[in-house]
Amino acid sequence: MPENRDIKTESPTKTKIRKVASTLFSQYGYKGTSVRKIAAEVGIRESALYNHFKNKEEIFLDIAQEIFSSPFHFSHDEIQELALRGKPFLQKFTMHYKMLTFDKSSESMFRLLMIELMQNQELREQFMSQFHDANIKVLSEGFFVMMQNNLIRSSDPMMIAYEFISTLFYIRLQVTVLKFDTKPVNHLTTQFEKHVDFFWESIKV
Amino acid sequence: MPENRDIKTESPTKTKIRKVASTLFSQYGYKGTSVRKIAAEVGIRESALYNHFKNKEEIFLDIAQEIFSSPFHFSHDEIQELALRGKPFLQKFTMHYKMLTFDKSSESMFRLLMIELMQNQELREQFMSQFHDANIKVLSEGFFVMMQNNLIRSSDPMMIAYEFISTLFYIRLQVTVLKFDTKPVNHLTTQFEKHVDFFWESIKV
DNA sequence: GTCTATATTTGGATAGAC
DNA sequence: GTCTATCCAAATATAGAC
Repeated sequence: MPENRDIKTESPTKTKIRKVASTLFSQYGYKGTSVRKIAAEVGIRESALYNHFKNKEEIFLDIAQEIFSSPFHFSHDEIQELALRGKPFLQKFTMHYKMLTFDKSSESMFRLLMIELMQNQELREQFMSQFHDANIKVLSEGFFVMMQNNLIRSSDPMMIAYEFISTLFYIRLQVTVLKFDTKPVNHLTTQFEKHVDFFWESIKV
Repeated sequence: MPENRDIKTESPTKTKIRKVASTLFSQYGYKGTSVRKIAAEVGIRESALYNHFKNKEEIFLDIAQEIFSSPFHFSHDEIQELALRGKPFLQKFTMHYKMLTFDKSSESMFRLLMIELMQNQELREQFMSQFHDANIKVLSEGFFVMMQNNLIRSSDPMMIAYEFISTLFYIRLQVTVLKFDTKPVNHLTTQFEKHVDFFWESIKV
C-alpha cells in the first residue's frame, strides 16, 4: 500500500524517476525501456537510480499498480437510484468511462496495460477482474433494477452488461491507438453518446 | 508478394525457421524473442540462420504479414443476397469471425497483433484498415440493404456496424487473453451466438 | 548451408570514493 | 545520494573454414 508514498517526505528524485519511467514504459513497454534511458532522462547515473529502487522490475511494479487505481466508484445506493431512472444510469457510467479514456494519465496507463497485457500474467488477471468483471458487476446490477421496474425488456442482465461494455472498450482502444500516432480522434468523441442512445433504444420497453 | 514462398522450392530449414519464429514471436513478442533462441529451437547456429534471412526484423516482417492474410471474403453479391434475408447475414459474418477466433493459426497471429499493436506503427495502421475499416465496410453495406428493405429500424449503417463489430472484437480479445493462460473459455463459446440474437432483436423492425 | 570464432553493442547491476 | 569505474550477461551480426 502506498502509505509510504507520502509526496511530502519522498525525495524529489524518486518522484522524478517515477514520472520519467511511467512515460517511457507506457511508450516502449518493459523490455523497450532501459534503466540507462530512465536514468539519463532523469539526469542521474544508473547507479544513483539504485538508491531509490531495488531494480528495474521494482520500478515497473510501482508504476503498474497505478493502472488499476481508478476503479469505478458506484455505491450500491447510487446504482439503485440511477437505475430507477433508466437511461441516466447508462449516461453517468459512460461519461465516467469517457473521462478516463481522454484523461492524460489514465490514457497512458491504459496504453501500458495494452502493451504488457500479453506479456504479464498478473496484468492479464487484473485486467479480467478490474476492467471486465468489476464493470460487468456494476452494469448488471443496474440492468437488473431496470428490468424489475419494467424500464427495459427482460433478459440476462450480465449478458446485456457484456454487450454494453464491449463497445465502450472498443472505442477506448481505438482512441488509444489513434492518439499514439497523434492522429485525429474527433470522430470518436461523440461515439460514446451515440452508443448510449443506440443501446437505450435497443433495450427500453 | 509471396510468390517466392513456394513451399516446393523453399528449403526445409527456412520453413522451419518461419514456424519456430512464429511460435516464439506470438508468445514473447519481438523484443522478447532472440535470434539465439530461434536458432536453438530450429537446431542450427545463429550464423546459419543468416543464410535464410537478412536479419531479425526480416524474419518478423515475413511472419507479421500473415496476421492480415485472412480477410473477410464477402463479395458484393453475397452481401446483397444475405442481407436481404436479414439475420442470416449477421449469423454468417459472426460464424466466420468465431472460426478465426478459435483457429489455432489465426489465434496466434491475433495474439502477435495484440502484443505488437502498441509497439509498431505499421501494425497499428493495418489493424485500423484491415481489422476495423474492412469489417465496418462489409457490415454497413449489409445493414444498408436491410434498412432499404425495411428489415431493421432506420439509422446510420456505419454506426450500427460499429456497435456490432465491437462486441465481436471484445469476445475475441477475452478468448485470446484467457487461452494464453490456458484458462477455460467454455462460457464464451456461445457468446457469439448470443450477441447475434440480442443484436437482431435490437434492430429488427 | 552449416560450423567455429569473434566483433560489437546494449543492458542490468555492483563497488567504492566523495 | 551521486559519481566513476567496472563487471557480466545477452543479443545482433559478420568472417571465413569446411
